[in-house]
Amino acid sequence: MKISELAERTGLSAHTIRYYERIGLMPPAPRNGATHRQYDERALNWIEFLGRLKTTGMPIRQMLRYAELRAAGPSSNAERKALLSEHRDAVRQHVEELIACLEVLGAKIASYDD
Amino acid sequence: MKISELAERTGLSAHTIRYYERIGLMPPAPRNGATHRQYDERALNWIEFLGRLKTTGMPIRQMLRYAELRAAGPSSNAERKALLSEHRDAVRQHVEELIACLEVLGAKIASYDD
DNA sequence: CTACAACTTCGAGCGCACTCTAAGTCAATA
DNA sequence: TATTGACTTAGAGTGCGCTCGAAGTTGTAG
Repeated sequence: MKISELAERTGLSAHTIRYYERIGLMPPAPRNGATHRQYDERALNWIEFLGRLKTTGMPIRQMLRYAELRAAGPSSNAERKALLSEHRDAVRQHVEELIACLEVLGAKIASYDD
Repeated sequence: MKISELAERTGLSAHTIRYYERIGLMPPAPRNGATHRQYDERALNWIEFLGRLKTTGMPIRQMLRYAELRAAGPSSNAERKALLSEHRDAVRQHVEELIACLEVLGAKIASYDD
């Protein structure tokens, strides 16, 4: 598929997809006749996974590290797993924090009923 | 207390506290002899509450709106409550999203054990 | 009274993550 | 073949939330 279709299917803009490639988040896309980028389902899956990382607050720096490991092949599996595990711990902690804030928020909201 | 103590107790920098005042997030602090800012516990509580809003992802714009309503007095209670309720809904939704991402993350992590 | 750390204002600078513009090239359709 | 719309690059611009620096003033300890 072309970049416009990938953009539509991921919800990103074509600009952003090129930006991701530029900074190394996406592998250089193969070209249709040395010019236009051609994408497959793998690219779609990758962007969707990046989206999860982003939603969960991972900074681009760290995604970049993960992308590098991915590009390095299966020998980096252990490190990739470690990276994701650490991130998961951070996300879990953040969720706990949010839930605690929801308590406070709920109390505040209830206090307006006095 | 002076700004340095408030900074220490809130974890913000004095720079940031002045910035908050500048943009209207904090009410103008009373001065000790027309110069140095003097804070009380209420200021501390307010900053801590702002911290909850920030942790839960509220943009400064919206905090500003809330701060304005607060400054307007009790007549704004209904609107304040509505604002916080909406925010709470958004936070709850975000937590759901994070939990869904944790599932995906967990699956990915497990997949490295093959 | 002097020294000096902590305060003051104003405005510039920064890091992040895009987002957009300009100017040009290419591919598919009529 | 001509048009037209989507693609290309490089680089500048944006919005957010601080963060810092410079230059000057003030309050307190010795």
